[in-house]
Amino acid sequence: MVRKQAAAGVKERLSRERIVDCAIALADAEGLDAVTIRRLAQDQGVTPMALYWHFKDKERLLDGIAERLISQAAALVADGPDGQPISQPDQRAWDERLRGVLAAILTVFREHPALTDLVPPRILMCEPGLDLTEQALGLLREAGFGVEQSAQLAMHALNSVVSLVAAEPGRVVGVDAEIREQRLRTKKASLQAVSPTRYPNVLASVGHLVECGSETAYYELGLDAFMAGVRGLQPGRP
Amino acid sequence: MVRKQAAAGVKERLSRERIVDCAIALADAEGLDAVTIRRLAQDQGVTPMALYWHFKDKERLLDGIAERLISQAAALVADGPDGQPISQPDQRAWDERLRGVLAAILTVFREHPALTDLVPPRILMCEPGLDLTEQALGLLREAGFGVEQSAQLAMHALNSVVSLVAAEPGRVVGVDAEIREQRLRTKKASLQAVSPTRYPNVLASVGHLVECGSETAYYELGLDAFMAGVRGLQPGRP
DNA sequence: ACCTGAACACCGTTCAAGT
DNA sequence: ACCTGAACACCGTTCAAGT
Repeated sequence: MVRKQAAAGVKERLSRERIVDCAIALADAEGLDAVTIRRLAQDQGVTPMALYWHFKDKERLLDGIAERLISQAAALVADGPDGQPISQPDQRAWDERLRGVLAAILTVFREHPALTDLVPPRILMCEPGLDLTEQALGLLREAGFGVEQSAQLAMHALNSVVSLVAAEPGRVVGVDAEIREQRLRTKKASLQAVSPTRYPNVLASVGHLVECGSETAYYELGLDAFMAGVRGLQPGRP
Repeated sequence: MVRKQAAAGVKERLSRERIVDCAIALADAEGLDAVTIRRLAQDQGVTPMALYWHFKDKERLLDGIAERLISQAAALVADGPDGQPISQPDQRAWDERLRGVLAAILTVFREHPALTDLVPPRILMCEPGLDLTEQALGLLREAGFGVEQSAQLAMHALNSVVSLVAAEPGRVVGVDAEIREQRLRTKKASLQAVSPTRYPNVLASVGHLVECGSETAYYELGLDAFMAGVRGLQPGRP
């Protein structure tokens, strides 16, 4: 539950940054559907139309949210996971470096699973998104892919990362723990009621379909699968 | 523009099937946002609450739409692309067969790009979805993957197909041709205005990022990339 | 420059009532 | 069984007005 900031006495001046902060916090807590012009205004102790001075319309606000996530990912790629700017040239092979870029994006997205879908259609609309794209394209070109395949694989990479996060087994956005648990139990039970002769493999997999044993293993497999796919298609290979 | 059926004199009895038909046609023409209880009622010449007799709420209607697409895909897999039921056992290798399943799903989804996002969270909620999942799991197990990896790869396969369709370069849902063209030109122009020293690879790729030269080649690459990834991870391989 | 107030055209949904 | 009517609590957005 996000409280009215006015009631909490935290009222401050509005700004694009504060609105985006608030929207992201709200989406993290209650899902993207809760991110509403009117709700955001309420949380900031302001009239809904106040937001229209800062953003032309809701679409632009969503653009702003996406840009925030993208620039966090770009910063992580530029600085490395330790926050130290990387100065010396990266000596690793193209595939290790590409995997690093995807892993950085993944790290940011995992903190905001309700918002990941906003990103792919907007990646080319802001500078940090262009930076990320430029790096991915450069690495794929270095690997020997043509311009067209590189472009398509770069976009596909972003989509893969997004759908990994959005489809993490057991994911339910915008409901709190108890209800979430209840829903998962229900889903599990209904799957276990399936015909064992017709759906033996589904039945054997119920546990893994409905919850994520090890998140680390899950995301490693996702990245590995994408990278193996790219490597498998690399031109001039056995 | 979808016309009021009442005005067209085509008024018939309501049913779950007719409502789903109507919703799919509407989404195809104007995008998912246009699919509204009130709008559907209007198009059928009926009061909005009439729909609530057939579906408990909007969520169930969306479930119904997803199930329709899923069952079309399952039928295509079962019958083959020619519509003839496949009787003799499939002799192909597991990877060719898996690719065939994905290609069938792809074929159905490409006709309804506005609706693909509905499917992944609902694939386990209906019989045809369980059929598709069972096949994918069986083939992955046959390939030597463990239960957990098979489950995760099967779901990832579905997400890949969906995002291939949703992110097809040049895709803009729910607007007619002229406006679509205009938007693409604008987007292309803004990308071409990017710094050539900072974003050389982006600049070289503008054409491919903003429009899809050959749809066939695009989708082939997408399926190839996924299948290469799975093959690359197959246990007990060089 | 930054925000408010009233108003408009939309949503999904409930509940009682009609046939 | 199948649909209507009125009502409620929400949306995004415009436009004129305040400070």
